[in-house]
Amino acid sequence: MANLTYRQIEAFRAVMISGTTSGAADILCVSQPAVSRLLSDFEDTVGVPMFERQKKRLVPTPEAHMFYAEVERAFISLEKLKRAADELRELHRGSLRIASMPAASLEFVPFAVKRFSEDNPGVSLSFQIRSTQQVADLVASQQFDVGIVSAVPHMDMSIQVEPLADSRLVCVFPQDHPLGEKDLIRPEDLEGEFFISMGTDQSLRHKIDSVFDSAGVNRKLLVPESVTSRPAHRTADLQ
DNA sequence: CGATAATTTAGGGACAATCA
DNA sequence: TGATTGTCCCTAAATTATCG
Repeated sequence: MANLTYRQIEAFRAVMISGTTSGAADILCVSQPAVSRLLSDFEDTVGVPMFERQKKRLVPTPEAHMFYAEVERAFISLEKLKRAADELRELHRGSLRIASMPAASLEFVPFAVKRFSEDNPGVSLSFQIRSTQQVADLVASQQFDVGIVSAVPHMDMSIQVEPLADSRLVCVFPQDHPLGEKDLIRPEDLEGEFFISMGTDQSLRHKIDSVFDSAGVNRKLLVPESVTSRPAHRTADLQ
């Protein structure tokens, strides 16, 4: 018995997809007789009739449908191999995967990515926005190469930390708010005030909370979604 | 014995003719 | 219109022969 060849399986798959040898020929970019021959060889090799020859039509037998399911699984695996090869090729040329917290993802990181791409054409870049905790996890698990966060949530020996910049925390008020007169805000100034806080998944949230806790200050916490948008006109340093 | 050249073989393709 | 078959050609792989 002759060997089953990749080309024969390709022809079988193309016929199953298109329904005709002519259609299969278009898919495979060969002549229609070539497909007919391949299909015939394929059936001889398999030893089972895969199509009923009706007038102007090839009707797949139940065996053909069963075999086709296996073929599709195999082709999906082949696609995975192809993608793996593509990824290897990309890796050879160079690639950089960046994850960033939302706050840095609007201006800072896109600007840096743009400059990096201009200086390093040929290096493929992927950029995703995640919470600080997720960024740290993605870098720790080596799914990403670089992460931009406000603070590392917990010390992880698999992460190398480089300070990128210092930034100050500010309070934002409506224009007519009494505290807007001050240049410096202390925790006790916010006693009883409505306070729009970060999400609990943000490490900075916990740091801010601990500052107020140790000062014994109670704020009226609001989640961002519950606040109607009011333009903020005044900022002051939070210390 | 390993490298290279020459020959053989198998697979895949097109074209033309034919059938249903 | 679509499928099959016969024939021929091309190419790549496998095998064999030759040479240093």
